[in-house]
Amino acid sequence: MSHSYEYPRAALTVDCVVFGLDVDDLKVLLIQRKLPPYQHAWALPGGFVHVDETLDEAARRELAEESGITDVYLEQLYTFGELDRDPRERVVSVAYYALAKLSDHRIRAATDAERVAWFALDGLPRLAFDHARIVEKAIERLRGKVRYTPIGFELLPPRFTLTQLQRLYEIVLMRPLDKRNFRKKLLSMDLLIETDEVEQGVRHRAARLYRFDRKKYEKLTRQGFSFDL
Amino acid sequence: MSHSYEYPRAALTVDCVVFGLDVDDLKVLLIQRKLPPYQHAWALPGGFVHVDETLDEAARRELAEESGITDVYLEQLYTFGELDRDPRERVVSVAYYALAKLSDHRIRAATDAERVAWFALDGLPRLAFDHARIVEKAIERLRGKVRYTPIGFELLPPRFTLTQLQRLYEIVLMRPLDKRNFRKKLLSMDLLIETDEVEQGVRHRAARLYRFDRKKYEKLTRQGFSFDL
DNA sequence: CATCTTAGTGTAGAAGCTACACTAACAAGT
DNA sequence: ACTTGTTAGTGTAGCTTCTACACTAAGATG
Repeated sequence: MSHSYEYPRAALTVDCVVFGLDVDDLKVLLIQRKLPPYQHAWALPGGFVHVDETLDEAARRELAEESGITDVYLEQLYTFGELDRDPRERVVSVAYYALAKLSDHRIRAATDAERVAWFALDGLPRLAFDHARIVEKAIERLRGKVRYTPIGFELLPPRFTLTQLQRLYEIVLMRPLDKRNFRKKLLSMDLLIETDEVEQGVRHRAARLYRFDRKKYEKLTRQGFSFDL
Repeated sequence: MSHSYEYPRAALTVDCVVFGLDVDDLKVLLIQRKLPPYQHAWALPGGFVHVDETLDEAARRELAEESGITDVYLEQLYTFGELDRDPRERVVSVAYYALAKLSDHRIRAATDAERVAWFALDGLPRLAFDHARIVEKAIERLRGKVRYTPIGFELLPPRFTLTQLQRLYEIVLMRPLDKRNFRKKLLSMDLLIETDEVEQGVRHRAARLYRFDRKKYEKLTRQGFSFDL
């Protein structure tokens, strides 16, 4: 079936930068393209927006289809509309970024992907299209946003140690933080709930596990509080 | 002439939220629609993206065509892709926001606009489409961004008094600021150049005029400095 | 019981933030 | 020339927050 319009139209796609936190670096999920253009090149998961789905829906659908990832924190990043982004025709792409708990996801290649894999940020392969730029922008955004919203918790399991949390910030912000000052600051916000559990399976003193109190955060936010690392 | 595609495609538009600073409030530029849908309703300037222009180009073109405004600070805001935004068909809109120096622009209605006018933020008429939401989002962004980038200067003439600058921040942030503390802070950043001129035509002691040192700001930024009000 | 590794804790000095009020300059009107 | 009205321009003290920094305690392992 064919659809015609009076004026030519750009094709509309979504692309997702999925971040995952590994032991000591931040990773990005890439797929290897099965089809041209950029056949066999690594690229961001993404694809065409259907005419009957919203942009957010399209992003989640493509993520699930191409990599098997679901239930992530997902947020729109930026829309890329340069003329020559895609060699085939004019394609405008709405980019998203997502934060996933690495351990949660058994990734698997599907549809247009030959393979799927996590890559450390400082070891990315050459990417298809303008995807390198999109990743750049996503990192910038994550770095900015992590400081004034509690978005970072999306990268950790529901229960985490303060050391894990500190590590997360050190990795994202790319600078060391002082242990005592970090703990003081976070605990003083009063948004972490101390659980009665400790981490398991470590061969040293086990650290206490905490949860992030999202309810309280939302309440305080409505009262004008603002998270600030 | 007609263009056909294998799958149906959303139409792509841009919409612009243009802010201008008036004596004591922030204004938004609106146009009154000449044509249906929402005929005669007030709406954001905007329109369809041509297949051979980038999104930024489309935004500037529409702004110029519909309101006569050129040479403004323009930045992409967010892309709106709900299914029922437009009663005619699926339309995805890339929203921009712009900062204009009110005095600079002789606005004029053209093309699809019956009229063009500035409206105070707290006196907006009912808007066409989901434009009220877009304006909301733009305000949020402006409020956030004004604090950690020197974007506010885009709303002032090239030479301004410290009182004008303070007024700007008070208006955007919607809270009073302390005169002495404000001046101390801004001058201590060392990004304002004191000119040898003073304001004209006031019937009281004239205040000194300053310029924003963009060059220096960019240099400091590269060295890791970050503007913070 | 010795060893290894990370958890968990306090303080002093520096820097930055807040609150606050008066004099100086200039223009306009008498 | 002087009075009036209006805004410009300026410093400080107290409080809060940030920074830098090192040792003991807990628990696991052999």
